[in-house]
Amino acid sequence: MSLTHAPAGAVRQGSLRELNLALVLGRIAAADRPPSRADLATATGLTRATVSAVVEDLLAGRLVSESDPAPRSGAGRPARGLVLADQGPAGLGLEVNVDYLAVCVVDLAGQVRHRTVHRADLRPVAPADALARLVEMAGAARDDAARHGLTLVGAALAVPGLVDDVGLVRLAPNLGWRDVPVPALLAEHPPLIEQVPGVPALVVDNEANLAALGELHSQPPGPSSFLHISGEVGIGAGIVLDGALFRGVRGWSGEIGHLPVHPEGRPCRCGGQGCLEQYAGQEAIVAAAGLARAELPADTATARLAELAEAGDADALRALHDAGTALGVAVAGVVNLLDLDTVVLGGGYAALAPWLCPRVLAEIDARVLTAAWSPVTVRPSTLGAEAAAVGAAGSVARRIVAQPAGWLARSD
Amino acid sequence: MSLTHAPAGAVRQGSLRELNLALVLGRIAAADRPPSRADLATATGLTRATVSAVVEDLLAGRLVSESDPAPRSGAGRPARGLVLADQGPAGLGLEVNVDYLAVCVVDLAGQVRHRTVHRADLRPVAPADALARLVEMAGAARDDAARHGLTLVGAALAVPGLVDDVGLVRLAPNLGWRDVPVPALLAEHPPLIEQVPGVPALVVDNEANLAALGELHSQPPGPSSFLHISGEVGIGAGIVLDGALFRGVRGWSGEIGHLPVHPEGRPCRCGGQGCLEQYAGQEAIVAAAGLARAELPADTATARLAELAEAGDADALRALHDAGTALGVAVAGVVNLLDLDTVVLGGGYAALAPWLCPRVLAEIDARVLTAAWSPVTVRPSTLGAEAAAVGAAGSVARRIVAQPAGWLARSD
DNA sequence: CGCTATTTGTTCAGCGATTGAATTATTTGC
DNA sequence: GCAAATAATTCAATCGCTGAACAAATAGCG
Repeated sequence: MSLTHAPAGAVRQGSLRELNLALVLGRIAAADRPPSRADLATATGLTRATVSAVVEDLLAGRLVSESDPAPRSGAGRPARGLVLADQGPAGLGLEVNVDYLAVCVVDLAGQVRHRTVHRADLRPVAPADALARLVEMAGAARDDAARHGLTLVGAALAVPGLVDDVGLVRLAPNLGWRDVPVPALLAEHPPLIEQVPGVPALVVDNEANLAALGELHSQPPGPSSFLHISGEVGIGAGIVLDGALFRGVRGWSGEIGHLPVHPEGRPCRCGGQGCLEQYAGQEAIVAAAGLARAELPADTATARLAELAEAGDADALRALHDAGTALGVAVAGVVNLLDLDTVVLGGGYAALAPWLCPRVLAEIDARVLTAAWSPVTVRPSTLGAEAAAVGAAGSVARRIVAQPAGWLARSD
Repeated sequence: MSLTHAPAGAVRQGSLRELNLALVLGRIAAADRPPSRADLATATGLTRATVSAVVEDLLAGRLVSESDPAPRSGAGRPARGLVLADQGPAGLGLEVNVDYLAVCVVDLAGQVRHRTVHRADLRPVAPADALARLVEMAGAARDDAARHGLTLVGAALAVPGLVDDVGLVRLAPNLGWRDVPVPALLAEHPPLIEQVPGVPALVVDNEANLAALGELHSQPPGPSSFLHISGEVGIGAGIVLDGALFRGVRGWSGEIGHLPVHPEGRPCRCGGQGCLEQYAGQEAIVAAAGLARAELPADTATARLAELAEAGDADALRALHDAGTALGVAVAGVVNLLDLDTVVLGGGYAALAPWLCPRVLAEIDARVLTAAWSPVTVRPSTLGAEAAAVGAAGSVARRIVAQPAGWLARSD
């Protein structure tokens, strides 16, 4: 599911237009102020004649619209600014997590146009029932989106587990799912989206991966390569390299929670020993801080920890210190291996970042050979708790921007 | 320095031909037997007319030649097979390592057409002098190549250290180099290569990276994503993802030697503690096996170890067992993180693979969550000791195959 | 030996997309 | 009110792919 638009096969006459449509639309999306056709011509290297023709196609397909004349200095005919349309195709994002369901709609510009969160403990709920509730929420989202002139062209579902390349959820340990055929279960409900060539109707992916994508496309634009760590009960990482999510050979990359930080340490449920999850996972931190797991609903554990740390509770501070150190050891290894310069702490870690970041940075400084030449940034995620749902919806919307030809062929 | 050929900027009329030249030439290079024009048409999806036109360009530019009619069954006009030319452009590979200098020439088909190795301890030699010797060897290689009808169109130099994006060797600890401006030093010698648009005259890169590229393009073709580990005094890794080398944000990826395997263990010269290098580096293994470093030239240490292990020496076997375990812990972490299914042991590890591989595999099986569904392969490198030089030369030759337009524009 | 079926490769008119120059449109500054 | 400047469009020319027809070369078969 890469978002790069390299022509894999033959380059025919028509591919030329497809590529230039994507090129121009991508520029409009990336610009920080509405560009004119002339701006686009100089930015892309195409001639103004070609840009005009391409833009005409985009306008006809309602992917972009002309904004009011941008304030400009100097003489000459005023430019007409081009912006991504606030009506037209949009992406549907879905998320099933341990303690909530989330649905959102993101438009071409990356704006969240609809968001619904339903808090509940999903562990006792059968997968089919959880998905049925999600579909119900999505139906309401679709209707709301339609009222704003938005058409859903694809959906992406985030789950906290390992997902097959056909959407089979192999294992979501903290949710209690195993071998759940999500596409088949969703196919039993009436379709919510309008099929568009080149856009898959449904993508199922790991929650950490999609949260990383959300971070990638958040405003203001950050770096194009980074490590995004989702610290929930398990610890997952999304690896973004050169603006594209790296999924690994089978799509199971990012299992940072099982990086060994004490090879002869505590046994882990993965079968190994001393995995990071045993020292920096949510349950490990809560236990180390002396909080009884039973008295805390899953979704308030990190909030409670943050409260205690804020108040100066010694146990909580020590627990966070130790967790941050373990996390730092693992992250330092990753940075050494991949040479990334940005690490984003997301999920449950975002709220704990004030106490974790310094420890992570300290371990990086001590262990990363190249940190002396160029420093590594460690910061909390900018998106909220439902980052994965936003990232999921955004990944669909992004696909339209990256491959507008499919939508244009459809809406003619 | 990616080898993918995505049109980054504007797609003009001519880009179309450039892309199809690359597409067809790439097919010819990847085919296991000389394909006909008709084969290429069906394989690429282009029409036979287009393929004929493209092939005509390639023939005129001497990038491919027609082979004797390929043996074929059935009726019909016999096909004319197309093969990569054994004359024409070629890549120059250079390597400076701790105990040898190497030079080689690789043609379009990936064949090593020339190879020279000069064994010497390079640590006491000044960088400028080492490079001067290398240039001398390269001159002879150029002359030899010219006698075979080969033209050197670019050079790549492998060094065991961190390299800047402009070719400055920031730090090569085991060689004793620091801030060596390689391109400037080489520019003082008469040029050996013929400039071709789109092909950099000189690329300086990490030895582990280039060795991984050599492995990627070795025959028979292996997987397109793998981890290649060069176990010398330091331990470097080349990460190949989807057929492209991953270099990281600044080109310093692959420092697997400083992955922490015992976070509170032995201090490392990188400033950290318990780095892999301290447990599985060449010096660590030699010391653990009870061999005095002084009595062994650097280049015979692994050979001696292999001898001892072969003979059943208990100390050597234990040292290799422990090193393999440490390596396995680190590799398991990488596999968890990146979801790779192949690990190649290269450099000094290649000779020790019979003893290391089982331990590495055991740790992977114990620690990698997904190993149960699809196994991970651990095998020694197929290339010899000078893999980096071959990979370097091959990377230049590959660039011509990936972007033939530059060469064609030149040789008209 | 000659005919047909079959496959390969080339030729050529047609067409889509980009190009570059000329033209039109619209505003600022004098 | 006019010249300069910038934006956008129009249009003939050109480049490269397409599809179909055609030429080339061989095996099989009677």
